[in-house]
Amino acid sequence: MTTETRVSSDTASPGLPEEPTQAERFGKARSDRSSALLEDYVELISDLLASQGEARATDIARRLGVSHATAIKSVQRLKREGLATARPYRGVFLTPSGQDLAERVRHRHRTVVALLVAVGVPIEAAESDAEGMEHYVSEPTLAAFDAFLRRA
Amino acid sequence: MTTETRVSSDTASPGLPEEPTQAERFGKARSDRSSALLEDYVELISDLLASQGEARATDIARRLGVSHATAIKSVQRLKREGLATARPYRGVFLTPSGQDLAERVRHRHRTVVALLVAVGVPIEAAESDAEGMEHYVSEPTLAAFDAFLRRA
DNA sequence: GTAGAAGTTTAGCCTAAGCTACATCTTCGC
DNA sequence: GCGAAGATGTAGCTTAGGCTAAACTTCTAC
Repeated sequence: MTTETRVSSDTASPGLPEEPTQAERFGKARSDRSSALLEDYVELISDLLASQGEARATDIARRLGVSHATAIKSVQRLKREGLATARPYRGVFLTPSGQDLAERVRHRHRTVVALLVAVGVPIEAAESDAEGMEHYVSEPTLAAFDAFLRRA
Repeated sequence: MTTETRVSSDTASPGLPEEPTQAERFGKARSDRSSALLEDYVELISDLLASQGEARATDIARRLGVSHATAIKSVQRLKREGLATARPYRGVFLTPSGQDLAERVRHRHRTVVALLVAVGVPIEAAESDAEGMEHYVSEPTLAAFDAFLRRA
């Protein structure tokens, strides 16, 4: 997605509570939303490579619950973004930056689940909700989660 | 590589961790993702109605940081889903089910922010991340958050 | 009471992410 | 080593959610 910073002229109006900030927050949420899919794919491919030794399109599709055509199309986007490589009829592999992303995503996922459990969320709900929530957890928030878990 | 343990029909295999469940989790995240936008709009419209007495397309667009055309298109989707009503060149209003949704979303938003702050997330990060995260918080998780906050 | 400004809607285009149906390649059985 | 089955890839359609540009309605100032 184009990052298109369309902030341009920002309001200097002093009286209004916090109008521009809200737009920025929504903008961040929107852009996070567009990277969420990529992150899911990268994490899953990394898992498959670790456990199966290879990541095939059909395996990815089955695990994600989508058609294989959709999985393939998404892998193409991953390639475009420089996160993965794939040669026809061979499996999918991660580039260094893809591996890096996978590692960060995996850590974040684990941390989010652990935090949810720590505040009393049942494990199944924690796993399930974390799948969506994790993509919106920023660095400061993640750091706070880690700190809380160390403390708890 | 000949090992290819084709799982085919499921669940009976005891060794495998959890393959079918993962697809369900992703499916849930996908469907949450599609309602996230609607929820944001409904919450914002409710805010505007409360503070301004009316919700105009341009106000919505400005607060969300999108073009007014996009806002109008989304409002049309809201109407299709039975959450809002709008007569041409008049403002947007919520149906009873829209108001109901707005109330639930608002409560969930406040709870998520409060929980984040309670575990040590800085307020700005909490506000910002909650905007994205809240849409993935299920009922059990929300209940756990409430319980934690009452305890803390 | 009308003209222009301001706000609203429509139209048309784009990309992402789903899908099904069809085409192609690999692999395995024989 | 060949043919069928199954995996992989391609094409074309759909919906959602962005955008800009142009058309239309309402409001306001004169």
